[in-house]
Amino acid sequence: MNELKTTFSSGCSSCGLQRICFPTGLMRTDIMRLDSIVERTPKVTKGQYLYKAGQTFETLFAIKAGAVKAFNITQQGEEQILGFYLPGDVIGMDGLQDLMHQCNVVALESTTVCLLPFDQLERLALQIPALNHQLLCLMSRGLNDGRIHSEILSKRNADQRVAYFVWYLSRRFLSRGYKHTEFRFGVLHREVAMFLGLTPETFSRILSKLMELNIVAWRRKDIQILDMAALARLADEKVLSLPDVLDVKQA
Amino acid sequence: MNELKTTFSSGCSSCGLQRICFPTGLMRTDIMRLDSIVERTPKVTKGQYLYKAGQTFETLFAIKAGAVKAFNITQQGEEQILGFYLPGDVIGMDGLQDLMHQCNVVALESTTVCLLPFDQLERLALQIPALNHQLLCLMSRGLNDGRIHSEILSKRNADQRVAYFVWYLSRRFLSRGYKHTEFRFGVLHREVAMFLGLTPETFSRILSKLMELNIVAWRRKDIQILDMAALARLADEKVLSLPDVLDVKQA
DNA sequence: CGTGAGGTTGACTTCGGTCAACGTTTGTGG
DNA sequence: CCACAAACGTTGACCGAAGTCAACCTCACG
Repeated sequence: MNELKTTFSSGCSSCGLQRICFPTGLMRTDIMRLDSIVERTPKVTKGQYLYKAGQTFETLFAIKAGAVKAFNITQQGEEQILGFYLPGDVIGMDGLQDLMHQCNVVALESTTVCLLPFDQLERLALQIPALNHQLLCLMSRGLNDGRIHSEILSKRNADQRVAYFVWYLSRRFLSRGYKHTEFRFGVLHREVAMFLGLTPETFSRILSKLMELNIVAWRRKDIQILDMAALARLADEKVLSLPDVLDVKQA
Repeated sequence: MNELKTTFSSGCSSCGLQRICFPTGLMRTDIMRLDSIVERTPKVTKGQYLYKAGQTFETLFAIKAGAVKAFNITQQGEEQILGFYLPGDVIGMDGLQDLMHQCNVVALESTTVCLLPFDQLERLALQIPALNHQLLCLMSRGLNDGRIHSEILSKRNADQRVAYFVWYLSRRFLSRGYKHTEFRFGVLHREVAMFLGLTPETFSRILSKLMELNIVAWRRKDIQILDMAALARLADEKVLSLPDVLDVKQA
């Protein structure tokens, strides 16, 4: 499909590097040095790939604006969604192990990213201990995200998965300083369903229940959380907590 | 429960550090320096913890001999198995993100590990680029393992999961130079089932089928692979490929 | 030899998948 | 700017894979 054309224009300190710069607070001079190796791409349009499985690993990608999804195609041609990434996230580390990317990443909407050429980043990190530490932390976070995803898939029922996803999404928007009770998330229901190990039909049914119960309103790309407490309760609790809406009406 | 008593005795270059030393081949002097920060524990007995969720993150653990499992307890008190680790594996990176371990790791049998105090390792890695690179690769591998686990959980049916697990286990033994068609794996069926997102009953039923079909013999802790080709086929293929044994008899 | 944890097997239930029909939105070209 | 097509989403009826519950077996170990 449409590959990412890398028409570079450099410089982008406030770019998408929150995750790398802020947590431990690099020195201003360090940030400038980091800045100097960063390559900004003009814009990635919806449907463009940041990378594909099998491609040589060369750079990490820091997302500045927009959203992307990471996915794999299974041997049977099914799409397995691995995650959605928002501004501030850094991706691409999957490729380091074999110097070859292990999954595909595609823009869900118009997206801006910064390229972090890995060999340069690695060399710089050796000179800036805090930067190196941040890199390691970033990967540790990735490990833990995977752990949580596995937990969702192996221990929660469909209701809880959907509730958890909405709740988690809200948290992510919150942590980035966006409104967290009402936001836009430009991803197909099908994709969220796949991410959660569900079918689109099941996902749709559960969204309907959540809307009927006035907990969440998710129409097309617009998501509203009407009852955060109920949502959090659903996301965490074991037994299928969502009554069939039919039952609610009967009661 | 029984915590790991760290009665240190240092020195252990050939210890459990294959994953750190060998892939890129550190210099002999570098290995000696790495060696100097490694702390070997005398022995961890079955049931002892390497670490628990919530504990302060201080060291990585390289497994020299034996086997451990990583797991979490969900809010509902269920055990979620995250993985099994064998000699050569290095674990503990989950704790880096918050300087606090995110899961529990317990010995499945008598196990020998090396402690790699992380602050020292990190400092050393800054001086030995190849070591730093290995650390990053190690984490990349962890990310990819998580990805595969998610794929198992979200895309494969019970038959495929079990087949995949046996096949994968065999590969791991092979890659460590052990016999890979006949080996011992001291883990409860219950634990493997949980790892695969199944119940012990389902796991048992599928093992019975695999034994009836003369593909795998897994009694107690002893595993034999009788038909590797069939196993690999099962592990990879989409549709439920295992006929009910009853059907086989009827045919 | 008895006990208890682990494993197996069967009968039954159920959650979520499948299939199919029908809405609804989006986007494109006449 | 409208019309139409195609992709996306929703809903219902049905089905089946795996979970649950319960009984029983067996093996390791004191």
